[in-house]
Amino acid sequence: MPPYDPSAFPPFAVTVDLVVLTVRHHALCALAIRRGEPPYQGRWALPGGFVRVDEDLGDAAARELAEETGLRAQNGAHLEQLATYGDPHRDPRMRVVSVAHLVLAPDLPAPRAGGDARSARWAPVTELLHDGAALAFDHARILADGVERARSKIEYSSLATAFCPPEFTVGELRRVYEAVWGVALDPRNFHRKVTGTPGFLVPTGGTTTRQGGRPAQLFRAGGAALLNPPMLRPEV
Amino acid sequence: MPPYDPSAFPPFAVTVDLVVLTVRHHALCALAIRRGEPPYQGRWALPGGFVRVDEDLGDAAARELAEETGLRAQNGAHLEQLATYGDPHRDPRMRVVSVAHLVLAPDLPAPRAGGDARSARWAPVTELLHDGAALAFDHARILADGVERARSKIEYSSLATAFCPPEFTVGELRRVYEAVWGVALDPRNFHRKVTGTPGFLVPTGGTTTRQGGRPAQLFRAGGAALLNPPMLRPEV
DNA sequence: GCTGCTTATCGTCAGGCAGACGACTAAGAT
DNA sequence: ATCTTAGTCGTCTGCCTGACGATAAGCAGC
Repeated sequence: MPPYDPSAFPPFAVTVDLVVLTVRHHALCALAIRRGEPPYQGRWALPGGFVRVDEDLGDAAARELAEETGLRAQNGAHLEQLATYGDPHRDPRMRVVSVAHLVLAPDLPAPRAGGDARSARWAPVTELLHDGAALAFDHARILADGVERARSKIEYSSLATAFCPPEFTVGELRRVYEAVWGVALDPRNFHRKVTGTPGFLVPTGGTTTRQGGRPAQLFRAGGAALLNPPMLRPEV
Repeated sequence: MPPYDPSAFPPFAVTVDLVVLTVRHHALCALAIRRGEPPYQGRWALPGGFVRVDEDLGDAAARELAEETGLRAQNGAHLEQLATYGDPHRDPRMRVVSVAHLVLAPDLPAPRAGGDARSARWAPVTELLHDGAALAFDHARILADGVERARSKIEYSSLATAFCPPEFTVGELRRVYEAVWGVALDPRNFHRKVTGTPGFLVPTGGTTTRQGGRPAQLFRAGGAALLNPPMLRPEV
């Protein structure tokens, strides 16, 4: 079979960008990389990089994630494709189409800087999104889309557990919901809901007092992927 | 600012593929194009084409949609990005990344064939998906993802009205849900739900008997985009 | 040990919504 | 005239949620 005539279509660069979210100190945070070279030198950006010739998109995202954070997607973190951004002028140098991916990770040690980046950090998403000039390229838009995806997805799936360590308490899970949604939830109704949903949580038998107060039961994530009926996000 | 060194990244072809869904004769149907050239010559495929150099992804999808069906996205039809598919071997000729889009359209006259296609038709999605060899490339996967997106999205949004003509009855809207979900719904509970959700439907004042039986009120889609609480899909 | 503070967990109650289904309405078909 | 078809209004029951009282079991400080 003859290959395409290379002049018959325009060539694109294809990258993956990562919205890596975690919950630290009661706040939803995203991984940001300080750019070491133009354009947007010195500005914060989402981690990412070129897709390789023989690499699938999800593989490229997993590779970038490992390079930037040491996280492996199997290791508790959740990785999914978010959306693709291809405005002709989103990168001033050339035509770049970016396939953004969303990662939900438990609280991690301080990130290590990657290749061409001067530094990396966990930044509260409110800070990154409110300072309109904070993020390079169209990354504010990508981050906002990722945050919105995470906010809606923990309503009807068990993905909030991806923000938790392997074993966690109901209170810790509740604080994840509170940080991601930015609301306060009633601890008693939340406890009833999550323990009453079959397959969401399985008790490990252990307890912990690492949050202070009365000892709390420890749980692992159950097999159920979808919550039915969903967790209801309070109005406003 | 210097442009990238073109040898520093691999070039990709970027295309848009369209999952165009409609409801005809009580069945969920997708637009399929018969391929006029290799690879997969003579097989059915989703409509699509290359993204142009100066064109955003959504614009490319809208252009392809207009070329294949004459539909304009403003004109009742709904267009949204679905997902991006970039397996290195999804096209045997070269590295192609396809940004799939989902279109929900009202029942249309028979489609007209596009440029390199021998013919086009509305095919029931069950037929396209059950015959494993029916669709070219990875289009069966893309179609399945699009159908699943449509099925879940009409639960919590008012998008089912995109399958209806500008004015429609409650019964016609119910038949849309039944066709997309493949279930039977109770007409009385459905009527109570949709007419009781503020902003979902606005009566036009007219009535029609085009479905037979007692005259039914005509409605237009209201402004509300989200249904809260959602329409519940029956189990199984 | 006792007090107070923290967090966890159990229970109760009222309101809202969905599923099941009866009853009635109003057109066309035979 | 009767049947058939589809639309519309009500009723009842059970489940789930939100609001919130009450109790349990750790820790810190006195």
